[in-house]
Amino acid sequence: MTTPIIYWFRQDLRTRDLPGLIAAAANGRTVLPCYILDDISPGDEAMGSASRWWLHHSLAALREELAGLGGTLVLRRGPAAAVLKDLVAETGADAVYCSRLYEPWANELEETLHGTLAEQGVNFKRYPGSLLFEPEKVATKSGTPFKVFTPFWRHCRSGNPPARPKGAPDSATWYRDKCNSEALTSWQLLPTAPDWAQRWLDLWQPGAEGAAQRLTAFLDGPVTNYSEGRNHPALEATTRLSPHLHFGEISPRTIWHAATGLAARKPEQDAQVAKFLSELGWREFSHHLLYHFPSITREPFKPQFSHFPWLGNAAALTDWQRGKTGYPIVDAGMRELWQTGYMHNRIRMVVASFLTKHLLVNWRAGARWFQDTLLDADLANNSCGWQWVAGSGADASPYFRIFNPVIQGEKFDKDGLYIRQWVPELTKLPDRYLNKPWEAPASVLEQADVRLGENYPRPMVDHRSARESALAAYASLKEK
DNA sequence: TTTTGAGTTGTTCGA
DNA sequence: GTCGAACAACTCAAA
Repeated sequence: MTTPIIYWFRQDLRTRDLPGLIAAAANGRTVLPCYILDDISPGDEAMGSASRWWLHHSLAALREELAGLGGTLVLRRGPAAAVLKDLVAETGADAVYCSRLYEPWANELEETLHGTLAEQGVNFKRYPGSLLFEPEKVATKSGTPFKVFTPFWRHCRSGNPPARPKGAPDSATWYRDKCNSEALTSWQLLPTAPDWAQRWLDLWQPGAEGAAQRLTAFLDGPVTNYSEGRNHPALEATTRLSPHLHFGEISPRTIWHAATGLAARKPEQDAQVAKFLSELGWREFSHHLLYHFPSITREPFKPQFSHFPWLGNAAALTDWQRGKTGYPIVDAGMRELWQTGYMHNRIRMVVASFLTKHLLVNWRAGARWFQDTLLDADLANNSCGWQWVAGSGADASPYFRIFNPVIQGEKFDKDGLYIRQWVPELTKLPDRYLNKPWEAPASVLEQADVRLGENYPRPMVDHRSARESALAAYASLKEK
């Protein structure tokens, strides 16, 4: 048997269109596929519980996918550098290939590995594959990173398109010698007591197959009305590809080419497809920003925001997390998140605006909560999304743009389907009062079995005065 | 170097 | 009920 190459799976749990895996399998080389559960190296950026649930099922799917090609996925646990060192020693591998990550901790780890593996005489190679464009290759005419989305995306779209996606390696030779693998179940990635994810497999199919089905289903239908449909949380009008993308079960260029291909066949859908692609563009933008400005996960992108007078109110944060703010659209979103590991994009903006502007809680507290509870928790998207809403980010929302949670609910959940699904105690309240139960006459509340302050909270802040406080807080930045 | 045009997702107010 | 303007400058990117 020839000297093996280790293919180290990370956030790229697929076998198709994976440049590093294709390179490893080329020239008849023997490939040893492995995944390392590393809770040490990421530091504070360790995976949340929802993400671990997804990881379990995604690894199971990847294992099947590899088995179909004839390969056996090796599972190991520990700090990646040490585990790889051992694996190299055990198997005599002379190279480790992987897909590049863009998180600061991952970048540092890759630098370290490059050195330590070289000392063992092992060639460490990183390949692109998780983004459409490499951050080093996208720059303004003066050579600096873009800080505004529109010119960034215009630039990306006007250059060479990303390469066409490739398939799985067609003639890989897989490592066959004995190589111990830990049992996936021994990692205890799934919740047990209680099993809060009991019904999540009805909602999600982690793995490349599930990802491909989501994409197909979207391009077969909802894309035709994407620009409008995407605003309505009760509709199945978005792709829900975000967790699949985060774990790399589908490559962004697969999505790009499927979407542009559709627009080429059906020119009347060009505008909708462009809108959809621009969302992929925001993912791209966030990852590029994180690469160029690694402090974006902790520090406000706009430095003047480091003086922002956040309140740091722990009780308010808890009420928000539990979906007990008294604003139905906010509570619906927070409960959807808690119960399904997901929240509709528009509602993410509404709840984030509420936390940072109505409650004046630092966006980092919200970002931490999302990171722990979202299936699609992604450091780049999450950090940039929160900073955008808070107003401190690149190309951020202007400070006076404060979402009115009542209007947002009335506009985008007209029939109250979303609120009634997630806030069942308000089910019987008529549409007219569904977004503002505190304005309902006593008789209406009684008839709907709503007892404010008992079975549904009164609004924890008054919108008008909260708005004024937020504007005053932002105004105070200018004085400093 | 200077200038110019432009910038995800909203709300409120007054006519 | 509907509509347009104001909100407040500021920074970015390209010419």
